[in-house]
Amino acid sequence: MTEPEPFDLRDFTPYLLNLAAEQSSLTFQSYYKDRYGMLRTEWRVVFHLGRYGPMTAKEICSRARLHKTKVSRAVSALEKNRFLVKSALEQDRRLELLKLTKTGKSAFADLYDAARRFDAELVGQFTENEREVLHRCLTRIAGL
Amino acid sequence: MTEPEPFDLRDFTPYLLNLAAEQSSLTFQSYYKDRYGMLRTEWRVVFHLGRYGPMTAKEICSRARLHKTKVSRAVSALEKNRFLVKSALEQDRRLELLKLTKTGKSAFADLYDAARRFDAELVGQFTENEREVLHRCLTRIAGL
DNA sequence: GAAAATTGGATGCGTTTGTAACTGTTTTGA
DNA sequence: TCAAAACAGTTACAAACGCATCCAATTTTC
Repeated sequence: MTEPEPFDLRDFTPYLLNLAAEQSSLTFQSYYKDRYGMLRTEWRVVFHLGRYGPMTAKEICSRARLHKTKVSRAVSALEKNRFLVKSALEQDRRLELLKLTKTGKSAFADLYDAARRFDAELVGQFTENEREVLHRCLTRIAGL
Repeated sequence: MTEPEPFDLRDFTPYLLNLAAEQSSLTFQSYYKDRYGMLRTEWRVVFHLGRYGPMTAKEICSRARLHKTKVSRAVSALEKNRFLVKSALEQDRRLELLKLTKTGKSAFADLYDAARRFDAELVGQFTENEREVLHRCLTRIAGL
């Protein structure tokens, strides 16, 4: 027989994940939104370029699991706001190499540090073991 | 001194939470979208009405932590598609009591069961202890 | 008991998003 | 070698969202 336990929305993992994701993202959002006027996708693009160096939009798409139109628009906005520059690649003129400008690098450094501190505080309320389990479960569910 | 450990986007909990949330939601989405043409907010409204009985839009807002415009639109769509009916309350004519129709109840029963099975499978890959830790951490982060 | 404030809910508007179609470039293969 | 397929990236369009505003009903307050 199927278990007759009550099943609440709060026991539904996708729902819980959504709430937790929204809550934590919302709190961190103020960093990149208020200080740099960035949207979430823009912040992610900046993170990738800052953390892993110049790359093409395509690479960001696959690394960050973002749709190409989202990346395209984020790149346009970041370019307009002088956080990055595009440069054509000689060997394949379909590709554009994206690089952070000085402004972009400085924003990244600031946000990177803020992200690290924010994360430390967020998971600081848990024990070492809990952190480990949480990270492992999330990674698995995310399919990474 | 601050720890010099490399900090990847995959170590950033809000990011991981987002990926995990998106991934799990995406998989479950086909249930309510393909079978009943519902959007996520609509499914959540149906869940609340089916699980906790008739209530007003306001109540759904606070229980489900949804913005009132989102709920208002979801309710309109569900009403149009005959999943629920509104009925005025005599004591306060601003309020409308929302009730699932027969169709709505049947959809709920189906989806509720699917959700339960989906969740069991999702967390089934983890140990009892991991499940417990995951649930506790997510609940805490979500602020429930 | 009437004006003002509050409340539940709907709606208009601008922004963000996903889907699909499009441009221009490179690769493929007959 | 050249037409077709594949590919990087952009854009047009429609759906969905958040915010502010609006409307009608109800409380509050003086």
